[in-house]
Amino acid sequence: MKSGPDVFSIEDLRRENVAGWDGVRNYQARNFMRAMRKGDLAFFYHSNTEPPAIAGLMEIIQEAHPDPTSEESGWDQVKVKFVKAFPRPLSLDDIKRIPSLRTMVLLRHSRLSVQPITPSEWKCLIKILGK
DNA sequence: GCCAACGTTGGC
DNA sequence: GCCAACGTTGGC
Repeated sequence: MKSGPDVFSIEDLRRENVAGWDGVRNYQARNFMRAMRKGDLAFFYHSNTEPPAIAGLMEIIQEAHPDPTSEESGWDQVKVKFVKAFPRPLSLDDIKRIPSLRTMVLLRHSRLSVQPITPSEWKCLIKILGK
């Protein structure tokens, strides 16, 4: 799940502990949020920053429900809880260099703000980042 | 700040 | 239903 750190960062989430992942206004991204289940883990990716990187880990604590910041209906948010901030974030540049991560949606559809990760990608990322 | 990629809108 | 125009995202 991506967010520009000037808008909302992993440190903001650490401070708030729990937050609604609001503002998603893209159907594909929304549908991926709807597929999330309570207890799922998600990476927090810092976009629009230097360097863009996977910065933290969070847990889905409430499944998709209407986004209170949306004036039209049909847009959802999930609630996320801080799990950890990685002491050494994994930059986009690093990700591009790791052969088993070449399949990541991140590299193919760079604009999609909520995206799925395959089990093997997940294992690889956790191994590098530490859990 | 630029621009490629890509989603959305609206005229036809 | 097509497609041009336009807006947004996000890497660089």
